[in-house]
Amino acid sequence: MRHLNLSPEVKNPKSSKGLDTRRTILEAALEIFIEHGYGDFSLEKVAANCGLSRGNVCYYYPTKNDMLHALLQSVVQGYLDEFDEVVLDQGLSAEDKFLKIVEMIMSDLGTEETSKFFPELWALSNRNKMAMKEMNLLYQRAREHLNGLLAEINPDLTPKEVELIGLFISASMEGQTPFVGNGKEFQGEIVPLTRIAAFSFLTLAKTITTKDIDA
Amino acid sequence: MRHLNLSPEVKNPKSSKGLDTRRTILEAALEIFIEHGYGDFSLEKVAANCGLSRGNVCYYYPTKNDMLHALLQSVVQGYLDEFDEVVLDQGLSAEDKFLKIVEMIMSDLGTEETSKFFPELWALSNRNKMAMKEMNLLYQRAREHLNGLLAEINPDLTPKEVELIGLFISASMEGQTPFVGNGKEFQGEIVPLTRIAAFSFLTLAKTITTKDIDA
Amino acid sequence: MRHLNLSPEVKNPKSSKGLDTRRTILEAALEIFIEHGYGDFSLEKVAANCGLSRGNVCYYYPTKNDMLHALLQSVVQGYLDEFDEVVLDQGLSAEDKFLKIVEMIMSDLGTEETSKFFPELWALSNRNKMAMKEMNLLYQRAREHLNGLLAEINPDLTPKEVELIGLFISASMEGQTPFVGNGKEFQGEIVPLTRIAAFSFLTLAKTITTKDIDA
Amino acid sequence: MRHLNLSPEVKNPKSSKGLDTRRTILEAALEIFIEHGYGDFSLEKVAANCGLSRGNVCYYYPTKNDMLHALLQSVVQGYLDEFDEVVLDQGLSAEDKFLKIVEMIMSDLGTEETSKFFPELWALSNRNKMAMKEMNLLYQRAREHLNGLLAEINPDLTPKEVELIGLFISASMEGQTPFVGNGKEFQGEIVPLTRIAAFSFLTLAKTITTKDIDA
DNA sequence: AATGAATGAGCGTTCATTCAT
DNA sequence: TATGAATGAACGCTCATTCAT
Repeated sequence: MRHLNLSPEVKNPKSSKGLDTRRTILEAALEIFIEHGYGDFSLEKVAANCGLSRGNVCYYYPTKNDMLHALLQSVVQGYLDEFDEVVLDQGLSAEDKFLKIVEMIMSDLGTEETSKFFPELWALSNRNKMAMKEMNLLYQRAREHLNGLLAEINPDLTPKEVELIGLFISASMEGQTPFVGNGKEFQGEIVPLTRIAAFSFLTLAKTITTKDIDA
Repeated sequence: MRHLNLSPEVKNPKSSKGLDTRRTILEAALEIFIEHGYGDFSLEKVAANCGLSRGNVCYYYPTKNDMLHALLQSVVQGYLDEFDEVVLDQGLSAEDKFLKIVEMIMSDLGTEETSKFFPELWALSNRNKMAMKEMNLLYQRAREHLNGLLAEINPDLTPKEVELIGLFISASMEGQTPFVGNGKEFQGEIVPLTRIAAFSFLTLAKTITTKDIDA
Repeated sequence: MRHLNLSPEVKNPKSSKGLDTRRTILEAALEIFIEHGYGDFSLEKVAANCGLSRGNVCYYYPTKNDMLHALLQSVVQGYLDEFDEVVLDQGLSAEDKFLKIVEMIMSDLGTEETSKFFPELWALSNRNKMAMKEMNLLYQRAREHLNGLLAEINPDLTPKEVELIGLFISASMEGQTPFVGNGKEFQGEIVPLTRIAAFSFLTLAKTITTKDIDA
Repeated sequence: MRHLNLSPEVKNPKSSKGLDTRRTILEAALEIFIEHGYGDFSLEKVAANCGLSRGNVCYYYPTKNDMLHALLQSVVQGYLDEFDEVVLDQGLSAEDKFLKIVEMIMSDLGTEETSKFFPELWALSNRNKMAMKEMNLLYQRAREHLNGLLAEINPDLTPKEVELIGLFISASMEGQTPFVGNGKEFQGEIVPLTRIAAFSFLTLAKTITTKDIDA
């Protein structure tokens, strides 16, 4: 997980002091969200974690959902920044770029932060429309990159097929999260698992045909 | 998701009245857990949902974690029962059994219950050791079945390789949960996605070799 | 503190089984009373402490106050038994009997049981008439013995004076409880303190005159 | 019992409004503590007794023990203030000062407030370390004053002997509490009892020698 | 921009008591 | 005689939110 990017939240910063405080609050909020989960995420804990008064926290984020919104937005934006960098990397073949993304995602989901943040996000998205919107925004953009590369790797695939295969691949990687990495049963197996994933996804992309998908 | 199986919780039922009440409570608890998530899961809501007094609910489950434990145990046991049935199904080849399990899991995770229950479980397992234990129990047993079939499908794989591939496949399927099924972005795409998964997993199982996994 | 004597509670024991159960309950109750104080004294803890069901405990002692009553009665009766033994001890002078009682009381109040039981009783007697009655019964009987000896030691004292001096002496000894003995600031000073008390009380008894008391 | 002194609790009052509220809460708390005892002392009763919301009470005293601590501290401080005044009274002989303290303490323990507060404190000190610390602080300071006067009255006593005699005298006075004063068996006998106490303590102080204490 | 004060609701838990069996 | 089941109230505590300053 990268650093927070507050840009989607604050479009017209009125003062740099306020913006600093917003960043302070969101960083504290992310820590609490990751450490305690959303179920035990409270404005009080956030305020205590950044040394501000509860009143002041509520001044910037009048409701709990407002704060959650800003938090999710800035985390998502941090990832979007990261995606763009990879794709901009010239001189790599589509296949190499694809493998680089797979490696990037697989190694990220083994970190403690990510392995705690995303399951919370998935659970949250089932109860909270705003959370679902932010989550979809993130994964849509992630799949856009994957899909572009998949179409290059296997030009025979229709756009719809590319979309489904991209979804399958993206979701498959996310699905490793609860099982590998920090504190999990398969802590330490990320490297071979990444190789299996890379082999599996590339084979899939290169060999699947329309008749394998349609009944 | 199948019905609850309370057997792991109640080994020596003292009276049928009490056992009925336990079942009533757990069914109400599962509803609340699915509808509100663990974050808004409260003994009061459970009691209200089954028309019992909060005192009586606490008589059966003295702490919230006791109730959660019983709930997770009975859900997990329900799945374990289902697994056993599939494997007992004689007259199918290893490949057919494998495909049947993939279809079973993929179609289950599209239901509303499952698509809400499991993300909560994954999130919970990061904060609650008991939840992690129950979760691991469920997935270990699920992978045992998959692994046995993988070893039959590709006898060249070592046990360790089988284990990693089984994990990858199982986790890949789980990973579809936040994206397909009830209310999700790809609601309605379970069928083609299941075919992609089946193709991908079988191809992987049949074609991967040791050199693809080890660096 | 001596063992419990249930005789004042149970005058017509219907069956020896029931009487055993009563004793079991009261012994458990005394332990809880001493360990947790009356504030955290609950029928549930008592039941758990003697392995009986809450229902059965309530069968014998329908209300919490009933159980408290039985408990206080049997503790008080245990002390009364002890007092009688000392006084029956023939062949001692009044002064020696007096000193023996002082020593007995002073050494008792250093025990953990006593140093925890009596402050609870004093506090309780301020809110609970039954507790006050039992407490008064105990101390009245204790003073009766002291007063008889005081009248022998100083025959010039009027009965009223004897009563007041006996009260003063008895209360003075009780007053050491919160300060000496198990876990207290002056743990370990009971012996010299007993000698000071003995000297002080005997000197008082022998030298005080009417004009020292009346204005 | 004197008025509460909040000074040990609030060193840097942030606002006079908050300080007023703290005093209001503690006064209500003392009333409840005295009227109901610590066993039935609840934040809800305190809040109701001073017309504040439970939430606000918890804002000032986040835990029950925090409130108890503040309450005991301010009561103890009230007594310490009183002690200092007596000792500052010039122009009195040591013996007269001693008698004045005895009279002060004996008349105080006959009041309803005191006769209910202290037994609760003694009982509490057996379960609660903070309560024991506050209690010891109070009595240590009380004995310091007594001990200074005792050493003047009988210069032959060693410091250790003075300490033990001071303890004995102080504890003896406290011990009268459950028996005299408001609502007790010897309500109304405080005056003669005070004279007996004064006579007894002075005689003790003047006549006791080392051989009476050491075996 | 920031703080402290205040509220009211909800939570997990404990408990005394009652009752059917 | 004994048990398990059930209730309803209370408790300590946390929290999201509002508001005056």
